[in-house]
Amino acid sequence: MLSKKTKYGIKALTFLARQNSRKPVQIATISKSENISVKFLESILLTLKKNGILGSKKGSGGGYYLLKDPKDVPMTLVMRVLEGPIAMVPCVSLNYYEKCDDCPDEGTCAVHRLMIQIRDNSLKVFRNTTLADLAN
Amino acid sequence: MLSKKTKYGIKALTFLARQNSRKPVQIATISKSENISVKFLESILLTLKKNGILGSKKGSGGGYYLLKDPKDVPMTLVMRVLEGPIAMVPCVSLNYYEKCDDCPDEGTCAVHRLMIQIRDNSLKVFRNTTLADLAN
DNA sequence: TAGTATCCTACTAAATCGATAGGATAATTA
DNA sequence: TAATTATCCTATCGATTTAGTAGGATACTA
Repeated sequence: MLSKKTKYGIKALTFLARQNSRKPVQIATISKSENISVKFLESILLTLKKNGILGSKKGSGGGYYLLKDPKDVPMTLVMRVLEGPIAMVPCVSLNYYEKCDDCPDEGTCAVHRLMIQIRDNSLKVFRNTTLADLAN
Repeated sequence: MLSKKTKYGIKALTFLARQNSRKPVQIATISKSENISVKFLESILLTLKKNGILGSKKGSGGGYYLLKDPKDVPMTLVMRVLEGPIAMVPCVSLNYYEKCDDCPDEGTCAVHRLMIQIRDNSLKVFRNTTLADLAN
């Protein structure tokens, strides 16, 4: 299951990408438009900021804004920041590889073989999709 | 993340598929070979049985066995039984569709659009992979 | 009828999820 | 400079899920 954090994060980013200008947008504005709890959204936007996807400005007229052009924000980045590794098991993860302690041989492991295919296909989708594609 | 339940379930099924005969195999045997807690495995095999994938026999010489030829067991079935819906959000699920209460229009929803692609690709993999493929 | 192995229910510790609370900090405006 | 605004940050919390464990009931075999 996709976490609400990721779901809301993607919605918020798309909302920002659909904006005409790149002026800061307040949390409250996004929250209202996308039906997301203000406080929860706040924490999500904060992690997006900490990971270099969003910029922010404090005070009156402040808010969050995209740091890059939507077409330069691949969904691989967004997914990794919000949801974590794209792979369903650590032993097939490109960026967070970890050996399974119960599995003596990855070469003969059925789960490993199956999940590599899933990872490759998901990766293809996320790599080929940018924020611009989602914003339409 | 793939749950251990699903991971162990796939491993157990593959173990059974690799067996020469279709004679019942005891939980303890699979447990030892695949490094899975006996009790946890027990509950997994039970749900696989309840969902028509495995058969069982009680008493001495008993155990679990595949009900169908491995090549007739698609991974879609296994995944749905063990892990649940293949889609990452209910609003793109084929078998367990549910409308998001926060989302006014699926047509313009970025998450919806993205997750349909992921679902389609995962579905393709799971449909085209049978237990026989994993057992080699 | 003793032994074996599945069947079934209930319980639990730990982790994660989806928030919420409340104050600190920084920028703007009057 | 003082008030206002809006992000920043830490901490907490209830509910749910996960990954098991315990222990007895049932059914089959020898």
